[in-house]
Order: sequence, then C-alpha cells, then structure tokens
Amino acid sequence: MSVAVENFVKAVYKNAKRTNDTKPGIIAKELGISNAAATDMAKKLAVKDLLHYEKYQELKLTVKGNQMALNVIRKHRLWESLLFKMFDMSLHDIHREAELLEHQTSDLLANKISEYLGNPKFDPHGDPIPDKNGIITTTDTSFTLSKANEGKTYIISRLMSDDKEFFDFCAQHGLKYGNTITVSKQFIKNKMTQIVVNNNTILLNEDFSTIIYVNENESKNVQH
Amino acid sequence: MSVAVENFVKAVYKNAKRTNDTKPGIIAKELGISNAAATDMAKKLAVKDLLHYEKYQELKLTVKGNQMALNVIRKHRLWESLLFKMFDMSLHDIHREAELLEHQTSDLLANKISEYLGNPKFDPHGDPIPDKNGIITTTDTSFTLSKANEGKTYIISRLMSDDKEFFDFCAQHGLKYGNTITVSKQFIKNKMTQIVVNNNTILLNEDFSTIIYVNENESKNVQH
DNA sequence: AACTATTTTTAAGTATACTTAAAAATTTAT
DNA sequence: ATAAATTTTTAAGTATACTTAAAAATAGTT
Repeated sequence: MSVAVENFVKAVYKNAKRTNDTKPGIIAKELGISNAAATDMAKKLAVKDLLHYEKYQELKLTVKGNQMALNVIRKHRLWESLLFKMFDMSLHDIHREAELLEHQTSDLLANKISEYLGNPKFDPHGDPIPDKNGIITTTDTSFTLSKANEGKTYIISRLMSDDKEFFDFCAQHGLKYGNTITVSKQFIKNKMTQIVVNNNTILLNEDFSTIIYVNENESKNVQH
Repeated sequence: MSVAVENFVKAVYKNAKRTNDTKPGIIAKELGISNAAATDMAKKLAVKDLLHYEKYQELKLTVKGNQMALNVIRKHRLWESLLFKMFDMSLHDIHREAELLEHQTSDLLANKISEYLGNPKFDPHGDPIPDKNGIITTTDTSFTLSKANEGKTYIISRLMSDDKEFFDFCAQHGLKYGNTITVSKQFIKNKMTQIVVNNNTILLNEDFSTIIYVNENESKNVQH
C-alpha cells in the first residue's frame, strides 16, 4: 500500500484515540492536504476495506485498517527506538527519519529490529510499541505533569509531541524519557508547573506540562 | 527528488560503469519499465539538469546527476553494511531493504550510520562506499574468480549480484565477503572453476565465477 | 427557528510516473 | 547497399494523489 494510504490510515487511527470526531477535515489538517483530498482518499480507502465511510459521518477504521495503522506505528516506534539507541540525534530528527523509514520497512526487518532491541514495549517518547500482531499489552499508568503532586518525584514516561522546539527545549534541560524530575510547585491559577531537573528549576506553562507524561517513582511501568 | 528519479539516475550511473551504450532501452530493462517511459524520464531529467539528452544518443549524467547517483549508492551501501552487521539476514534480503531505505535517508542519518560503522570503504558485497562528498578513494585490485590461478588462496572481496539464488548458494557454501578460498582447478575449456571453501570442494560455472571477485591473500586491500 | 459560519462534498483540473500502439530512426545482417 | 530487425520516439491514455472553486449539508449562534 502506498505512503499516502498508510499515512491516512495512521492519522485516522491516532485521531480516533484522542477525539470522537474523526472527519476528513481533521485528517486533512493533520496531513497538510486539502479537505477535498481527504474526502477523496476516504472514499478510496472504503473501497479497499480499510475504513467505513458514509457521507458527513465519522471515519472509522475497519479491522484491516486498524491492523495497517498499528503495523505502521509499530515500525515508526521501532525505528525511533533503534536510532535513539544507536545515534546521537535529537528526538525531533529521529522522529522525522522514522516518519519516512516506517513506510519502507518489511515486516521481516521490523521483527529483526524488535528482536535486536529486546522486544521493547516503549519507544524513546514513552509511546507503546505494538507487537508483531498489532497488540499493545502495556497498561499505561502515566499522567501529565500538570496533574502531578507538589513535592513528589516522578519518572518521565512520555514526551507526546512532534514539535522541534519542544524537543530542543527538552534536550536542553535534561527532560528525557526515563529521567527523574521533582515537581516543586503547581501554580493552579496560572496553569504553570515548576519542576526540578538536574538541580535546575524550570517553570513550564500549560502547553508543555500537558504533553509531558510521568509515572510515580515506584511505578511497575518502568520495565526497560 | 522522487524515488523514480533517484532510481533512474542510479541506473544510468551503474550502466555507464559497465558499458558505453547507455540508452533508454537498457535503463528501461534495468528498472522494469517500458522504453517509452525511460525516454520520457530522460527528457524530464535533462530539464532538471541531471543528465544530457539528445535524441537517439547516449544518456550521460551531468555533474549534478553524478552526485545524486553517488549519494543514493552511498546510502544503499551504508544500509547494507549496517543491516549486515546488526541482523542475521540474507544478503539478498538486505539488498532489498536497502533498495527501499536508500531513498528515505537524510544525509545526516547517512553520516551517522557511516560514523557508527567507522566510515567503512566497502559494503558486505565488497562494493566501495562513496564518502559524503561522493568520492570513492579505494583502488580496487580485485579480479574475478574465473581469472584466478590454480593452487592459490584468495580472499573474497565482492559478490557482484542482486540475484537471490546466487546469494542463497553463497550463504550455503560459506562464500562470504572476507572469507578465504582456494582455487583447486581451472577448467579452461569448460569455463568452470573448482574451489575449496571450509574443506568443501565446489565447482562453479562461468555465471558464478565471473561475479565472485577476490584479492590476493596478502593484498593491501583488506582494510577492514 | 432561522440565519450564519463551517465543514464536507462534488467537480474540474494538474503533475508524476507509468502504460500501449504506432511512427521514425538506427542498427544488424545478408 | 539494402532489407529486416531492433530501438527510440511520439502520441494518446491511465492511476494516484493531490489542487482550487463552488455547491450542499451540517453545526453553531442568536
């Protein structure tokens, strides 16, 4: 299946995880194409039995479409894990490379990469990696920094973003998957979170505190 | 530049290395497209200043086209080197993966891979890897097995093929880049070469003895 | 409930990378 | 040297994945 198809299916999958209003417009915005193109593609994918399409209704992946999305996501996250482990590159660069490589990777190679890495369950962003059957076994106990408690210490479990500026900020301040941070203050009214990382105090606004996910220090979720 | 363009330029480059009759037909055969499509593409690439095109004449890459070809070949051979090192996969499978990955790899990532591998000068087939400026410094002293001397021992330096059957044969008999083999007999009249690998005697016909390249045992070319 | 704004859809058109069929030129063989 | 074979080119057409513009339907607002 083509890159355009895989990306469309992936975008539908990801959107459906977040909202329950997955219509062509949102996907178009996500992929940077026109609404017309998205509607067009949706119709074509319905013919290929990748999603259910009815005029003006929500887009819903079929079982087949779901499998395809999970397979692409698996490859993306495996590539991120491999590149992160092997090379000194920014998470943002790694994400960009994985975005391309994910479409040109055989199942065989994906399995080899997974095996090499010890079949990891999370990528460097903390996102779960579906297994070869598309199954995500991990129960995610993490929550956003904005909901963390003052005075407590946490472990970063996800950096949920594609934004270069965010990753640059993270890299600069030691905000990295697996690292330990302490929440020194929650400014509820102003929606800011103050944290301590590597003995540096940083103030995060809502944009950032809601895309950084953490786990309790003693969490069972730290299996790598 | 698109995958089709990169593959076309690469095919022209490779053909020009072998023959001096690089016309659309040969490229078409190489890429598995029609002659018409090859002529068409040649015209388009001329507009992009990637090759010189004149009706019925040979296709000749411009400096820009040459650079593009070398860049793609570099990425291909780096991927082959990396996959060969990391994973237990057949050379044929590795070749197929590299054929796809080569088009989706930034220069940055290519450099990272090269660095990680210690900037190798040869890939697992023994083919030279252009450096980041497209320069191939290696002087190749290797020759085909068909031209080797009876009784002498050699080191395999290139397996020049894309053919799965050939690679399966190689894998089965220990014919691998860097391995040592002895030529026990040359059947000049019948164009066969008898070799000894791992204490096994194998008879190779012309098809195989002309795509297996070797170096003298004491060669200076064994720099990895 | 009706008007407005937004979204979705349809329709028509574009670029890329092919295809087949036939014409034109070149190459090969006698 | 000329006919036959092959290759190259041109021409017309297709599928994919988009675009813009306008019509149709839905959603939001008062």
